[in-house]
Amino acid sequence: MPTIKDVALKAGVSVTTVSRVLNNRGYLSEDLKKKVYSAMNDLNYRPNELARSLSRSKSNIIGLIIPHVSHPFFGELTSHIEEHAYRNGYKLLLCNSQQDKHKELEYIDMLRASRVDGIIMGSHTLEVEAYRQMNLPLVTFDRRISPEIPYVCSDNYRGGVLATTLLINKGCLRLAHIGGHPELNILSVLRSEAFADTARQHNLPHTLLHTDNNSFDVGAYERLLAQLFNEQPDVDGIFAGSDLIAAYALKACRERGLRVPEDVRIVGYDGIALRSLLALPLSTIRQPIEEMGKLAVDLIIQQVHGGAVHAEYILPVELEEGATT
Amino acid sequence: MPTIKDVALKAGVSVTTVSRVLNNRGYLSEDLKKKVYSAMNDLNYRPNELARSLSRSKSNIIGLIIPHVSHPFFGELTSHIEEHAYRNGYKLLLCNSQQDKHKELEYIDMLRASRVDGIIMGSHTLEVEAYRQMNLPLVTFDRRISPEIPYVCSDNYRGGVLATTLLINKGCLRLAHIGGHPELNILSVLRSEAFADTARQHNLPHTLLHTDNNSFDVGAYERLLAQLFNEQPDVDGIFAGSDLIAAYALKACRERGLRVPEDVRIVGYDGIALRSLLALPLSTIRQPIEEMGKLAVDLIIQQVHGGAVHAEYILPVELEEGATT
DNA sequence: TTGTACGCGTTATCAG
DNA sequence: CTGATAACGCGTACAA
Repeated sequence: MPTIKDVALKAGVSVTTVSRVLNNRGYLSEDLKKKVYSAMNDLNYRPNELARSLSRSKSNIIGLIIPHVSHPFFGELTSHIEEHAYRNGYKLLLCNSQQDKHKELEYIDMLRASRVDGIIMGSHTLEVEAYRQMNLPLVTFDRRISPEIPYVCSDNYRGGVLATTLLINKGCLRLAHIGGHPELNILSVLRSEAFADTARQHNLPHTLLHTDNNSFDVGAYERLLAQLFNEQPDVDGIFAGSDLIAAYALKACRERGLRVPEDVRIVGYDGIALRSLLALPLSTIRQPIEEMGKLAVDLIIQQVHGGAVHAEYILPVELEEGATT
Repeated sequence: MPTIKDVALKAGVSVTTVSRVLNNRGYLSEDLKKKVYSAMNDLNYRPNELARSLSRSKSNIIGLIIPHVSHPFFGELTSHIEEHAYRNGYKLLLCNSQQDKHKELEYIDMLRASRVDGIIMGSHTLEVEAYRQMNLPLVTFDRRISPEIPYVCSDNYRGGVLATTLLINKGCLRLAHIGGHPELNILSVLRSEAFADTARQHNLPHTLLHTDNNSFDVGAYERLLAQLFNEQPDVDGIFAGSDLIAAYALKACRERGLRVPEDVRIVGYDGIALRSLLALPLSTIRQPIEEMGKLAVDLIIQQVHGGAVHAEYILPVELEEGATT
């Protein structure tokens, strides 16, 4: 691979001049530019980003840690993050923590060693301290860590209220909620709280179920649903903590011969594209996934540039009624 | 951030020694190791991977270019690739080409500039020459470029035969296939060919439809299905080129009041996890997605180490019957 | 306006 | 067995 030296030699100038042309620094005669550019072209030269990064101590890489890219919500989120990062000249280093403490820790280490300019955390298995200690631009999704670390989330509580209210307005009397693990002060727990609050306000009996370890284990979803229909066979309104869970709920109903929405109404959360492909278009609380992804990237970039950022960014949700309610 | 110099100073040795400890080169007294390690620990030192990469001219980064991570098949594939790369000490730079020629080209440039050790290409919008020219370990999915560039694919033709035969054995008489764009000598076109061949062998009328530009535009899928049911209202067997297309086909049938599998039978291709969440568990031709991802990574690594690789790696498919046939 | 020389953090090649 | 020192490729004060 040709280096800046080769280009300088071929163009008959010094490396400094080539570097200047490359970075558009100072005044350069058109003539000179042409000469240098043509030399670069002839050699098919590309500046070595590793050397650049080392020299500027800035890698233009953003690290992204999420539980699973194969999870539709994170897949869509990742897609938008990548797109927006790319538009801003950043590359994306992808890490799937699989909700594994050890892996997440190793990934953080790896990203720091790679001198990424910032990390977007969509996975949170570690204690607050672990995140506070690393001295790096950070953004989290749905997790409050410290006032210095901004988080992006949808209006979880309002989403929970909207979903639950919808079920109630439709006449559901025996409600249930299935959500993720309510530990590690993940803000998505607000969805569950809103559910419980709203049900209570209407004096309606309600059941709360959640996975053990927030592992996105689909088997766990099926077990929870089995448990639900076993303990509460007369449930008539389910608010699922994610569209994926809702999809399993819908499937579970159909397998048990329960009609949706006549016997059981279901509403999900996320607004993933695949919601329209289920047996019935899913009613859901739509998060602005694209906007959230863009915002996360912007917040990293702002911090990189030394700009100040707020502590929280709560984006609005939208109730989108499909055919399951 | 502390450097190797700081560690050397703190441990009272030279940078060379620290580097040796870091890389386990030569003989080192236990005493010395302890001293150096504790210094590293005290300073929370992490070697700068950028500097390492520059020095060794090896970045331990693999670039992955795919159309969309949000597409479930690529999401799963990416997940396995990342996992396997990680296990082998490689990082993954994610690029979504969105099937855009310009973007794909820019990404290739960016990856070369970043001195990635190799590129896994799941997107193919460019001409053969573009790929041949870059002097880098490469692996493609489903695309034959040149004898030097290995490709990984499932047994597309056999998959197509299995799917079509299944439909025929079930008694379907008017077959249709919806696939991706049959250009750019993508090997997945073999699925379509196998469909046509098999139908012809059985003297069955059959229709072939495909998207215009291989853009994974879901709107295009819906339009194609509308066209299909418009032109061939009596179709009773659909072989979809992907599970996603099959999902749309299933949806289209239901919207038109056609019963599956009684009126129309559907079989997909890929074997994505989400196939079980549809109105009916989808019958499909399962690709060994995990194995394909692992193999792609291995092939990059082998090339990095200067090892020889074969030109083609065709992995077996498996018919998995759900409830749509 | 252009070029020389040093620094970015590591690894590797030499001597000692 | 350990320690200077020169690369790795580029950016940039500083000097010319």
